[in-house]
Amino acid sequence: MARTLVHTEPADVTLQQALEALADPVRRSILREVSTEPDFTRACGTFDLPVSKATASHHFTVLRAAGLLEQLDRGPRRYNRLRRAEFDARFPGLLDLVLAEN
Amino acid sequence: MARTLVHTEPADVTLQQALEALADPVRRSILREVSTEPDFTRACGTFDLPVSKATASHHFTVLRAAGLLEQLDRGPRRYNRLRRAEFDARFPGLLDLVLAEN
DNA sequence: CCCAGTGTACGATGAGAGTCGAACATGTCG
DNA sequence: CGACATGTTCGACTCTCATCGTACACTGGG
Repeated sequence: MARTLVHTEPADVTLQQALEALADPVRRSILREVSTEPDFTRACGTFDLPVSKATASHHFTVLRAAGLLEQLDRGPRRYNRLRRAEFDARFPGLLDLVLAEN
Repeated sequence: MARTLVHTEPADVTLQQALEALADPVRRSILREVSTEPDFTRACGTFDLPVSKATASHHFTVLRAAGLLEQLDRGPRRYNRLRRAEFDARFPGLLDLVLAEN
């Protein structure tokens, strides 16, 4: 795995970036799924996604770059946390719309 | 022009549709520009856009289909109205983020 | 009636994004 | 050490979307 995990602060994310990241249904499903459990309890591989491992990895990278996910390596697994408060402070209401999507 | 102007109610718009429509910078600039003046006072051709006439027409169609614009033909011109209240009722806060974009 | 102005429709093009399989790096455990 | 699991990287492919030029439809005014 990449030893250097680069994170983007939600404060530094543009609306363009945010909307592009959220415009993909797979990425929104990741966000909804990670929101249902405590921080850093879901590894990337535990998500039920209709795409290959390589594609899933790509989506996690995009979400991290958009300030939506914080990731933490523990052993061979990479755990995720939804940056709910910070992202909501940057784009009020936007994340709520995604999480409320049925 | 197409004599039959088909509009989509914001209530019938999916989050996917909304995000896709808003993920384009040209379309967001149209929304911001139309928001600065009274309803049905801006014709499609009066917007300052960095694209051709054909492309601009396409963007207006997308915005109308996403429940963001209502259009009205008067003479040879097509006037626009931002469906602010209705769209905000469907996706609270989303349009505000776009209009607040500097 | 003709002409200018507004906007759409159509076909083609190019760039970008999502997707995948395979190979690779890293960590854990027996 | 060796086998296995997790996740990334790479190259390639596909397909959608934004874009444009051109042609067309419609309106209003001389």
